[in-house]
Amino acid sequence: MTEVQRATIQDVALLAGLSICTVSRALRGLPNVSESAQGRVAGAAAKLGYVASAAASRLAGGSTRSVAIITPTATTWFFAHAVEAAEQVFADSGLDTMLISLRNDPSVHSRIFGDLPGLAQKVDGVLLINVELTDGQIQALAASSLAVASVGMYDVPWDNVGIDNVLAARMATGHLLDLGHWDLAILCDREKGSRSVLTASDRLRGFTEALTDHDLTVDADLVVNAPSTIDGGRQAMTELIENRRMPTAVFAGCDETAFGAMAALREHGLSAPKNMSIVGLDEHPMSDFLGLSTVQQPVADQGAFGANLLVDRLHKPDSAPEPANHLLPTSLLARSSSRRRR
Amino acid sequence: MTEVQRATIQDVALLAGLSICTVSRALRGLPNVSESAQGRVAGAAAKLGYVASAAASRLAGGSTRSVAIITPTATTWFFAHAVEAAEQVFADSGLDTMLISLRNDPSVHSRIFGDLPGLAQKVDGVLLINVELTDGQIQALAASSLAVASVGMYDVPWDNVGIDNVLAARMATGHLLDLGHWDLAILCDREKGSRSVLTASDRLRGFTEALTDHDLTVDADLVVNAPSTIDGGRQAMTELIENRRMPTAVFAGCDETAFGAMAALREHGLSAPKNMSIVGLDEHPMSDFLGLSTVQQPVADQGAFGANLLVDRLHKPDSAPEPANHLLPTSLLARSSSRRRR
DNA sequence: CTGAAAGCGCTTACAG
DNA sequence: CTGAAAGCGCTTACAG
Repeated sequence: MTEVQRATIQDVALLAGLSICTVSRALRGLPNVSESAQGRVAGAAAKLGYVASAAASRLAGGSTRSVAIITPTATTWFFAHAVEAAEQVFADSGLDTMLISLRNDPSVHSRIFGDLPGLAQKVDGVLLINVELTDGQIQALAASSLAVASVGMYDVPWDNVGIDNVLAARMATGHLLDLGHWDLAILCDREKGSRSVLTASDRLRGFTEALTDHDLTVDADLVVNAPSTIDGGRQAMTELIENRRMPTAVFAGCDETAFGAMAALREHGLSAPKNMSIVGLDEHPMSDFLGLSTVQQPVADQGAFGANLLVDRLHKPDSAPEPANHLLPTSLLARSSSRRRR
Repeated sequence: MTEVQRATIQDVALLAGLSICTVSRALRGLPNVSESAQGRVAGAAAKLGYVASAAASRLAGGSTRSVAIITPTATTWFFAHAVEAAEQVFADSGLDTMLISLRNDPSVHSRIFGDLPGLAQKVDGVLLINVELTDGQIQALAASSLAVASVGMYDVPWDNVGIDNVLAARMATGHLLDLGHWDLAILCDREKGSRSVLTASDRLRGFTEALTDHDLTVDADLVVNAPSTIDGGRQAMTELIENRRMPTAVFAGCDETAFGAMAALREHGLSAPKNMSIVGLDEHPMSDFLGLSTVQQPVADQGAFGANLLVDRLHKPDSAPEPANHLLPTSLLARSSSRRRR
């Protein structure tokens, strides 16, 4: 259990019979290193189990070999899975992952985005997951030394991956319309007004478009704000039942919201699809059991895809192809929570 | 959007009219700094928005101002909530959080615990959540320069917080016994043989003790291994129904396992409590909706408590009181998934 | 292709 | 109580 001294670049240089700067270059794959030097350095480093000191290389202007995942929350189904999938990609790429959960706390948000130089001092890049940003914050991030990629964001000057939320919502709503429903409600989270995250807005838009296609209009009374949690869904459905009016079908913005809605129905002596058809969006592992019709979206895939986008940018910072937006596919899963209107 | 140069300790020293080493001491609250110096430094630092360079202070032998959370997974209910609660405590203490999910991957596990000096180079301390460790790994960790605290671990030479799993399991099992059941099964994860995590073993022990108290014995055929996930519970219940035999009641090691068990019952045309009473352990947000009887355990509280334990150790590394083990309370919540034996 | 030198921004003994 | 000096382990120009 003797505290073994870590090998330094000096040790590697000594063993390889070269100077530390040649070693440094060789290790980082920089040009102007002979084959022989390259080989000797690699051998010496391997033999000593050398790993560069993150602190030293960072201080000297190099990289931190770490990235940050910034997420609105780490607890709900979507975010927990996206975060873990991204962390796996980073770990496999030799990057450490710093976790920053905004927790819906504006003070945390501004602490982070108000001190980008501070963040840049700790990590080489950030993966943003559905983070609401002002135009100023977007520009500041893009102008910073940080590499950036994101999941589920809109119109951002960096690589992004997500799903087509308008389409997904149209699929869910279309499913209800196909079953003969025409009096529809939507339970959906509401963005605080940022342009960078339009998940909920797009789902509302898809809902609206689907209705319009059928020459129907949206009843404002049936558009209920619902945080994307079980409790959010429960409260929204309760609001609908007690203070608005009952539609024959409802599209819940995400499966957890749908679960809460089903719970509220039960609390009022009602159930789906008997008194109301329900369709969600996610394909949460409980949805099958609960018979929830839903639109499946890839979750771990989005997290991993986003992480890879960031890793790629980190590896080739100069050769910058245009930032791209990637959309992953979704699909409808009809189950027992929705049925033909009687 | 000009790239503002961060203030360095030099800037603060200049503004305060002191040397950088006095500034360094003052900033870190070290002794031998006059009141006046203390004040001038604080003022200058505040005025410049000075934050010490993590890399530089780390390299010079100081702290990293960051900690790691090591968890078996970041996706299941318990771990996701414990991780987020801990991250919040760390963030509020000015510490950065590195997330390391072991993902049930032995190679990740050995990569981490096989290179403690590497870890210690990046963080000041680690919070372990139900991490299976060998005696050698426990000793190596304790002997390392890392501060350590944990959640849900056993017989470890550092501060820990958890629940009394034997008691919790006795409560769950006792509830079924009180309802007149005497033919009981248990669906529970099985530890890989480590002494550091006995969550499942203790739950099995509590189950066994409760039966023994009633002069009953455990039927080995009714002890089914079940990973703590929905799918794990589904498979375990399917195994029970198809290849073992049907008891009148079952204790599921955690709520997600219970959900899966309920799903498997349904797939076989059965349901709880009609064909079988079920009780879980957790109090997952879906449990109420599904009518699952369960034993509630605090989750965010355990994560936050563990994080505070680590923060305390970090703040006073010398004055080392004996490592303590804290147990948080649990309570029974009887719902409709369990009923009196007919 | 390779190396000597300076410097990144701190902390740690060591003097005073 | 305070400061000058050395050094942590790298990377970055700059010479050769």
